[in-house]
Amino acid sequence: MTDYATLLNHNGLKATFQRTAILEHIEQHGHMSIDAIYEEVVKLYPSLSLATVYKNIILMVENSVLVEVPITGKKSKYELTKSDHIHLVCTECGEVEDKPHNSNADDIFNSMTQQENFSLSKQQINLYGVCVHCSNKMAS
Amino acid sequence: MTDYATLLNHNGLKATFQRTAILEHIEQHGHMSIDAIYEEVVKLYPSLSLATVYKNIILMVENSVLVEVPITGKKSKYELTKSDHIHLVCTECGEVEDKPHNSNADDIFNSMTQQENFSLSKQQINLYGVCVHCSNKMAS
DNA sequence: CTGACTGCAAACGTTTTGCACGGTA
DNA sequence: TACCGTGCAAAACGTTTGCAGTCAG
Repeated sequence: MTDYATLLNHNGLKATFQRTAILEHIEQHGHMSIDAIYEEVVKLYPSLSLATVYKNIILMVENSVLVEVPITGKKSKYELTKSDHIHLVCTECGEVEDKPHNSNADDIFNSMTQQENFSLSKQQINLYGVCVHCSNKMAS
Repeated sequence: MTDYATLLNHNGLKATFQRTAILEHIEQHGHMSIDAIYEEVVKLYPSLSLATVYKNIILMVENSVLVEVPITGKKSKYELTKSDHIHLVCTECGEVEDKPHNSNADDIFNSMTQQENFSLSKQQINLYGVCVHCSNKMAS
């Protein structure tokens, strides 16, 4: 359980309850779209405005508290900033699962980009397919 | 030089000059956003409608002629469907460069997803950083 | 010749903005 | 207390839709 207030302050942002609630929900779900965040958090704080969610997501991405995860054919989701990892994206239910990043793959990409004199700063690896739960449902 | 008319017909689409022109420009540039496609092709065919570009991009993605490349913080770009490869995305100029897909990395991702019983259908690997041209410009 | 495709303009949904008020540090 | 953040409503933007006319197969 992270201390979101400290996290926000350390990144130059005031800790409002709207922001901590947004972060709590994102951490609970792992990855959320802006709509989903609003729909969840507004249950808790009915006065919450959708514009506030937009403003805060943008701000928290700029300040490296959150990371955008763009997804083919869907709206972007957002996750807490954490160490490199891989996304398994289910094309049926839309859920995104994190997998630890493989250091072999890391080496491959590092040497590949060094050859090109491309100064690598961020990797984004999305693997699309059908998750266990959805393939089970489809079988029955 | 591909025969776009045949490509379209094989995928159940009529070969209008709007569509072949869109495909020609995408192949020339490698990766293009919808705006960029419209701006380029309308120079050639001033009667072209932006709605037509939207309709055709959607249709050609559905029919596997094109692939969407979603990019963090920017609008998606589109490329011709081709064999697996990696995208080097320059965070300065926005250009996307293709790199051949590494079979070692492929093996890693295949075994990783098999462990999870995740039936992998598509990989999307984007490496973000600064390309040679932009780092040269920044140095001077 | 016929169904598929285009261009136009209007409609739609999403995201952004400006401003007065309220809350954090 | 000063400034940053919020909520509201309106504006701006990107995308989609319906329809009448046109064209590829």
